[in-house]
Amino acid sequence: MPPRRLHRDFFDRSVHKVAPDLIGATLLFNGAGGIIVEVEAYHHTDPAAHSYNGRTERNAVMFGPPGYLYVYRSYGIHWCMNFVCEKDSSASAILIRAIEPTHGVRRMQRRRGVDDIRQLCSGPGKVCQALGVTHAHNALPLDEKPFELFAREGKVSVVRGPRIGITKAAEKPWRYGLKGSKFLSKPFRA
DNA sequence: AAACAGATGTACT
DNA sequence: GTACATCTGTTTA
Repeated sequence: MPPRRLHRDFFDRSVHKVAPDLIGATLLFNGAGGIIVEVEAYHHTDPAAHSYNGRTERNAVMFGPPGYLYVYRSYGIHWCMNFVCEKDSSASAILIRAIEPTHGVRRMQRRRGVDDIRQLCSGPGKVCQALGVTHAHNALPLDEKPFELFAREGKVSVVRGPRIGITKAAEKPWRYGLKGSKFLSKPFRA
């Protein structure tokens, strides 16, 4: 049975439903990528979300339709990628935090300047560097080239816990991960 | 193993 | 000017 492609209607749901469903899915960008093992949900009612204080030039994509890419610069150095969810300008998105590399590994190693597979995509900035995603790709649709997105096959155990690296609403358990994965940015506690 | 400092762009208190 | 959804190399604060 061939893998099922994810279309933009997949994202037309609450971030808290889409986020766990993304764990185990396969994400490729120009043929490089792998299995999504860690994400974080950012709902527009969440003080930690970029959209919390309304629309700006940077976050405009979040206010558009679901199924599009939102890329922003983090700490002046890294790029981070999000999948926009929920229609009607709900301005909610999911941050892609870690991937288990399966495709285009040598290209990703070259872009990262690192050989260790475990360190290729174990963090949101690393994911973008490895896949070659930058601000130039902001607002691209997720169900067209250069993206390929496939639903997970079979069952997986999804764990959740507090988000990482944020100062606002840090206690909300909106980080989702693949249980036991060796490719997380950090292990999940208890 | 854990804490830190440095790099650096963009948004906005 | 300050904060920030980060990563890396260096130090033990």
